[in-house]
Amino acid sequence: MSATELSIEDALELIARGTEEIIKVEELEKKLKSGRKLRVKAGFDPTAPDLHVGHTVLINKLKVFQDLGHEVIFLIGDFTGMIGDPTGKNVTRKPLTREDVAENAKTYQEQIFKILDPEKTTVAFNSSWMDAMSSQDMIKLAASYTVARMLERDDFEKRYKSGQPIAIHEFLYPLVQGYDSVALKADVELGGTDQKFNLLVGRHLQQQAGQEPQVVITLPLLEGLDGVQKMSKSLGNYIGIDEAPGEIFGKVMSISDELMWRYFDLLSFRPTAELDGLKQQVAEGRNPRDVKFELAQELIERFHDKAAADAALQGFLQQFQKGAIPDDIPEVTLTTEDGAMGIAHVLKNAGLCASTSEAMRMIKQGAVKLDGEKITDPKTQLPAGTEGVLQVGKRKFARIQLQ
RNA sequence: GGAGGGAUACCCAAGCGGCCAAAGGGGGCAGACUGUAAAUCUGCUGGUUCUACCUUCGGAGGUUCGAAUCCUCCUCCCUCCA
Repeated sequence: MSATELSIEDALELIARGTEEIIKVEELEKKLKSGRKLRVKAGFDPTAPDLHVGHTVLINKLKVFQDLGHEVIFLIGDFTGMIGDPTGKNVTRKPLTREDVAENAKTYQEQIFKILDPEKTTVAFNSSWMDAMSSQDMIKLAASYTVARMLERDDFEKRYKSGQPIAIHEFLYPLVQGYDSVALKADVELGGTDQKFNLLVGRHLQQQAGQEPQVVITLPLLEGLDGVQKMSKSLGNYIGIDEAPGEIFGKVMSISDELMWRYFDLLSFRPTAELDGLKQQVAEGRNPRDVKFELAQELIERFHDKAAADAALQGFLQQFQKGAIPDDIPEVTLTTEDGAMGIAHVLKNAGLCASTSEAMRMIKQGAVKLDGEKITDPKTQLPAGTEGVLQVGKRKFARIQLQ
């Protein structure tokens, strides 16, 4: 791609696609027009070592800048990680240890290079300047912002008003994040909408330091598989970029049709016109399922490769349209004590149910099948020598063998 | 420093001496319907040797035939006053 050849207008449009807010567009335009290689910063809190596609909304945007020839600075907030970002939390987040942070930061780097070009990406750690900051400078930094302004931040305000505790050190988080922009002389900073306040602090501090303030670009937070809450690992509603192709495919297929369009808008690299075309087709009667196939494949191709994407589609068609059993199911060999084993124990020992009580429930609900035959009697005993495919629900399988 | 309120299962939240494995909602899981969707309907949602038994209601003791419920101490959280 000769993205660098694009006109300023085209570049602006490309940057703006899918963003929530750009503060201020005129400043961005001016910076682009200057012809300089812009320093584009995005900070990551090294709490979650596993990136999910929600994070990639932001990383994709970094890639846009990278393709336009600008310098992308991937800032790992290893210092701030020890404070614990209070954003979006109604309680104080527990700080990470230095070891945790180092470990997570490493995994982070490995994963972002599935999207970004490592050659063109600068990785920075804010501990490299924050560790060296003296107490005096820290006090000076703290003096640059007032409590009243801090309390403007939505979550601080809510917590303050509802009597929830706010620890003093939490005020330092936005300050340090803002100071990072000063230290890096950032031209642009990207972040989720929940980061808006922190990003604006950066502008303020840069102005105080006599720098040209950074342009702030906020990006929407991607909803998780449930379509309601934001995608996050702790809520279990995420698609991890390290996940197996089959998993990604299944998860994409399980989202609602409405949510599918949201994912297309924020995750797909397809031109806007093409997306409009797909919407048109569905409106005219095309099965949305097939369009969902395309989304799933695009994502798998990005994080794995084309072959994996095709294989995932085939596997899906096999398993769910023809009712076949997937081929990569776990094999379990169990040993009976006295020549037979109760079905509930088999289910538990094969890892298909968490407890025998749960296994009993599954049987009573008609969710258990052995070689396609439904097992309805919870007291069923399987004799030694039994072999076959045991299934719980639609997705859990194991090939078992009893000895 | 003083006065009050609170801690219940994954989450929110009832219960305030026995009928409590603990209402209700959310979430989750399963079944039906489907496009492995969504929406909807139904069931389940502590453990086990499963029509019975065992362990749970912040922690430790105590009262009682019997406690999530009453008493004592402890821990943590919140509110108001200083």
